[in-house]
Amino acid sequence: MLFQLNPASGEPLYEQLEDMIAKYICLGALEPHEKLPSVRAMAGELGINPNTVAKAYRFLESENIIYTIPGKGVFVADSRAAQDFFLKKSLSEFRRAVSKAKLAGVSEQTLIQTLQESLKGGTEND
Amino acid sequence: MLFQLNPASGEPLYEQLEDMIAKYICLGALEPHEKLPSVRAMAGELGINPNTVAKAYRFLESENIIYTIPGKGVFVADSRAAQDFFLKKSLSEFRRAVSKAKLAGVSEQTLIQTLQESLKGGTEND
DNA sequence: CAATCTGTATTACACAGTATAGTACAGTAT
DNA sequence: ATACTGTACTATACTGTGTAATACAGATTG
Repeated sequence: MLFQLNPASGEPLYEQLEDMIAKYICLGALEPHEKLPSVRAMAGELGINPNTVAKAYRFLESENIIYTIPGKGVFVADSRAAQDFFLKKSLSEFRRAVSKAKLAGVSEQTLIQTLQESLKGGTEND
Repeated sequence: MLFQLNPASGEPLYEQLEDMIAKYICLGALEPHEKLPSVRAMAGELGINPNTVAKAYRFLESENIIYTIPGKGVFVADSRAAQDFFLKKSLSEFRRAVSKAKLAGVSEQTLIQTLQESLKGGTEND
């Protein structure tokens, strides 16, 4: 499994790590009940501080995306939680974007057209 | 003209001020060539530091939304720049949200439905 | 001309969020 | 017993944001 962050992105490292792990679970690259690297091992692999990894793990556990067995480590939970996490997060962000666009005077037609273009175009932004 | 900010929103004050002024221009509450309060007057009205107002003014001028006459003050430019500002900003954010939702596995149908609900529902988030 | 206004610039300080460094602890595996 | 696990805590540092205070050049006004 390959883990990598972008320290220059402006997004906090712990948040990048949270998203990355949840994404890997969604994509099946991390399977349910699979063991994740220990806090220290993951920190070494990413070149960041163990505390930062611990913060991400704590959050993911609070979202039921991973679970902890004391003394053993952290493990991938059912993938549904990770999927729900992105679903909830992305739809919330989507609604916010729609509201802002509405305020800016963008028409429904323009939004739907932009929506379809973005879906076909792929993941590129701007 | 009524200017007011929300210090507890998490959004930087200078950014709130930028958006507010551009919004007022779009809505016609601020008309082209109308004079804006001076840096010090605006700061007094908002209860914030003049430097924060100056930062917002500098940005708005860089976006051609306002213009400066040295020694006289800052004035509202053509409203097209303010409209373009929100259009560009909101559509860019919208595309980003669509891409993220796509990655999260949200269907086009769900997005269009959410889009229409958000448009009818108004400005509320979450 | 003199006083007052304008935006701009600079320096210093304070605060919150983020990240690191180091240490310590209890639970589990071997 | 030793080594590993996540967790917890304190201290330090950096960045972005915001404030405070001061200074300056250009324009207006009396």
